[in-house]
Amino acid sequence: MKHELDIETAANILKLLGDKTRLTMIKILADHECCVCEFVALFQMTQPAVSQHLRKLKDSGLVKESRKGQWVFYSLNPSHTYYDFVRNVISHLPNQLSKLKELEAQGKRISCD
Amino acid sequence: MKHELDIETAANILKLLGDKTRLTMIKILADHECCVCEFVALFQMTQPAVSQHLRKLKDSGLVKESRKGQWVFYSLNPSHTYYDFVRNVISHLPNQLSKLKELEAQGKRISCD
DNA sequence: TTATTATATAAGCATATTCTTATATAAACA
DNA sequence: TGTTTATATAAGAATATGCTTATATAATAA
Repeated sequence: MKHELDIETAANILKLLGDKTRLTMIKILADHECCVCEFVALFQMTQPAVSQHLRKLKDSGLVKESRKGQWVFYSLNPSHTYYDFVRNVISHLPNQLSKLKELEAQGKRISCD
Repeated sequence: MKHELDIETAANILKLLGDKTRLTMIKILADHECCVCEFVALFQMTQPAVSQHLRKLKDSGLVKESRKGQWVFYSLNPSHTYYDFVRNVISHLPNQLSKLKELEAQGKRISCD
């Protein structure tokens, strides 16, 4: 079943994606859960700056969080009305796996298995 | 041949699309040339406000203009590197034909044939 | 030429955005 | 318990955005 998108809401979603940091976050989260400290390492940004971007994404419902011990993991929310739309948009972007690999190489990838 | 998109440029494009007025403009321009005064009628916005949105779109190269007599017509620029990307994004949005029909009904549609 | 119509540009203002630093909260660990 | 680690929130500052009004430019018509 296809949801009918509305242009104003779509504009707001695109505005959220229209920031390099958030767009990269979403691209990564589409395939991999990540916690805040991983993004801090990835983007070379202060922790509050990262948290604030994630909060915007969370407030929109595009992203959800789940606490695992001391960490809070974020992931794309597949039940969002615009989930398919967002996946489609980011599907055309280069994947960011190399960034995650850097993290792993530096031993900064967090895993809870 | 497929162009390789880069995430920073894509974010800038999405930021441009992340405004209700500009997103609607692009959606309309994807199928129909329009001149400034048509958008002024459509959006019930002042002419300078409309011109400034169009200038942003033109500065990005996403949209091109062509003067026809007293009018300046805008259209989507098919040779832009992100043309396919943009078309894909807007393909999921509801079409805005009803707005053009309103214009026609009011005798405000401009045509140069 | 002068007036009208369409459009662009400039300047200013209100608000939004995105950082920064400082501090609060929450879980884990000694 | 107190300390460390991870995260969130608050407040402030710098900049960006999107309008407004006034004015400039360009084409057309009288």
